[in-house]
Amino acid sequence: MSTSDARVRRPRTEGDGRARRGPTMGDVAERAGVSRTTVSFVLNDRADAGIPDETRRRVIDAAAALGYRPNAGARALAARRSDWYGIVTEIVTAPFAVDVIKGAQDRALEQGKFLLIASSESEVATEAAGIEKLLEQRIEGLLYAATWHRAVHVPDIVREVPAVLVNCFDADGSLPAVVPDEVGGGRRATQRLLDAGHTRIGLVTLDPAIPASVGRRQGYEEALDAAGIPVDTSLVVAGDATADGGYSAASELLDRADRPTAIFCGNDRMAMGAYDAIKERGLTIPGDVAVVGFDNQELIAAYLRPRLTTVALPFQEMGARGVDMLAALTAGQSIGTEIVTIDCPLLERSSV
Amino acid sequence: MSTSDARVRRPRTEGDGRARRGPTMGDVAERAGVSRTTVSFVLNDRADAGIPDETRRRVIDAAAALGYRPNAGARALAARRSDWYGIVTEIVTAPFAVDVIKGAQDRALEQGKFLLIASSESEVATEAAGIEKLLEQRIEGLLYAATWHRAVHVPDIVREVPAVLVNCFDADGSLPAVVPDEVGGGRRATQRLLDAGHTRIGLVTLDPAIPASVGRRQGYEEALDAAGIPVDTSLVVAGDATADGGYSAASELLDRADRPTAIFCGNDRMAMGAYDAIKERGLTIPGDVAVVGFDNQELIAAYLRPRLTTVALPFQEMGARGVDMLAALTAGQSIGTEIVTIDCPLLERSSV
DNA sequence: CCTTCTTACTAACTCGCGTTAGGAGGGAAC
DNA sequence: GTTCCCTCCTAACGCGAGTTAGTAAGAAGG
Repeated sequence: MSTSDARVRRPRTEGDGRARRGPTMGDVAERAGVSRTTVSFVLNDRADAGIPDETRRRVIDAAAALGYRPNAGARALAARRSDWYGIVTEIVTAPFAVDVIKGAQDRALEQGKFLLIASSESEVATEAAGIEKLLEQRIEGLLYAATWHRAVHVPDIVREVPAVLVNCFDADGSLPAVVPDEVGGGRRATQRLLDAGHTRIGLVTLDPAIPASVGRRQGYEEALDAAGIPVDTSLVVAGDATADGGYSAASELLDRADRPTAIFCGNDRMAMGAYDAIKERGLTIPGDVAVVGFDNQELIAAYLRPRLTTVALPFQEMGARGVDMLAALTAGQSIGTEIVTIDCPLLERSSV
Repeated sequence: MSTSDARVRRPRTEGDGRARRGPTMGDVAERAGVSRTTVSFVLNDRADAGIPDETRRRVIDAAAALGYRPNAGARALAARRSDWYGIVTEIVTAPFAVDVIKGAQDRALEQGKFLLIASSESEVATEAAGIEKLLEQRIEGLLYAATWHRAVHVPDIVREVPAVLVNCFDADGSLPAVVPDEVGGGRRATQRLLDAGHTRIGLVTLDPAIPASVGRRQGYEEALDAAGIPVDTSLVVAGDATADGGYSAASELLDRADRPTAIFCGNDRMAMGAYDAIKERGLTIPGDVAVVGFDNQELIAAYLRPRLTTVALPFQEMGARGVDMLAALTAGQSIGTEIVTIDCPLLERSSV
């Protein structure tokens, strides 16, 4: 059997074989009576190719009639440009990681990019495998998002592609990052309590070793300073970031002779515990004690009674900004290792 | 300028041009001193090609030395098989959608598939655009997941590819689906209360029009029937699925002369409200009134005090099972329009 | 009528890889 | 010394697109 005999061209007619494949540009070209190149020019809107409207219309009609859908893989191969960004994050263990994804995906779509998501559930192996998979897809850039604001050591593989860290920053300081403005958030929360007339404001802190704790506390102190109120460190107690921790810490504050009239909790979970401590003592919120949380965990903040005034972490904005930085990076702009901070807005509800 | 002059082969040496691209199979072949075909055979583990271990090793070493990474797009193009599944879901508006993704992604990875995620935030346009994008990636199958168990009308485009519905079912009944076993869950929750000795068990239902409400109530009645306890419809009150709704409904039950000693709440949010109603009356949980929820919303169930005993929706299992069905579908097996139900386990904590 | 532009298109190559048909080389059987 | 078979490997296509260089046809200018 000669070579030419062997090369049987499978006809693209209806009633083809089993595995039906979608129409290709060739099919569109044939139907429109033009070459494949022309189809490519029309569908990619290449203005410099001088395709008259009449031809353009024929091509577009043919594509529509056939239900033509471009093959992203083939396009990426030929164009040497995938239009994909990737994001690695712990999606399940962190309910708000989805907000980062949402923000990033929306912004990516605006730019004609598609966001591939790899979930790494804190398992280093899964994470590495996920990133590897993303690189096999030839993503143009990578977003590496953490579930809580901290310094991270990213795996080396991350450095093989333009990357931006979200809600975390590189321990080596060699990668650009987007993080929440914890200080501003802490200041804003405290200011809200000051505005409501409180002067004895308790603070329940998180683990003092983490950036969130440091920043929020700094904001608290800055706000007090600005108001001319001396910081009373006995009003600052440490919790363990859970509802129970908040309960204990709040109890400690409430059982003082000169108990504070307001409590700024390091996060919403602790605020939840603080609520219990306050109610248990027959005190009312915000009448006797006002409460402000941090994180805006919807399920807690919106459903506590009364609804909790809290500071929101700007996850969506961070995701979107991350994509912007990625776009700048891949466009060849050097954005260095800048760390961008995003504002944390105060959400007023009924606990102040 | 002649054609042959124009075709300048860009050398693949180091110090190449700007846009560095990763090594290809050709590079690996060259380094290993074999043909590209051989490399392909080795890397794809084609046992029928009779490649001796020595050659195999040379290829693998060369690939490792060069840091070769296959190009997924090119591979999909040549193999006419993408190894990708897609999933569309409302990721942000539903905190538990991520569990479906997690379950599906893990199972997919086990099968050597990668899961592409498109988030459709209840916006029909976004959803359609997302699915369109997935189809452009030539996914082999699609998971369509809803945030709450219900009948859905899927967009026509879904039918262009093997698809399985997750946590919802086709209103036309023409697509396979995986849904939670609401009846079993309701039965299990009620049984737990019966086992604890309760006989007057209140039920706070959800909107009676939705499958979750119907199923859970049916389970409640089945369990009572099986225990020989007549169903007292005055113990069944409707809530509005929020904490406030649970508060009102529970209050109604608690203010009866013959108040129930246990309350089965249609979901955890309502249980949260019920807690408030119970505590407000100076009653204790579970001493005076036992409570069981449904949904296992971690933030609520695990942080309420006392911690809430509830029934979990098997999101991860549904996701995994959906992938299995997709695998069967794409393997050409006809699985019809079967609707598979997955057990909802009872999670015992401290409210019973 | 012949050149020179435009305008409107296309042939042919490329991207990185899977795959099929076949070929070179060596040993065993006749 | 053929012939035959195995073992090991490769040439050459094709997947579905983007892109470059070039050409045919008509219009404009001389």
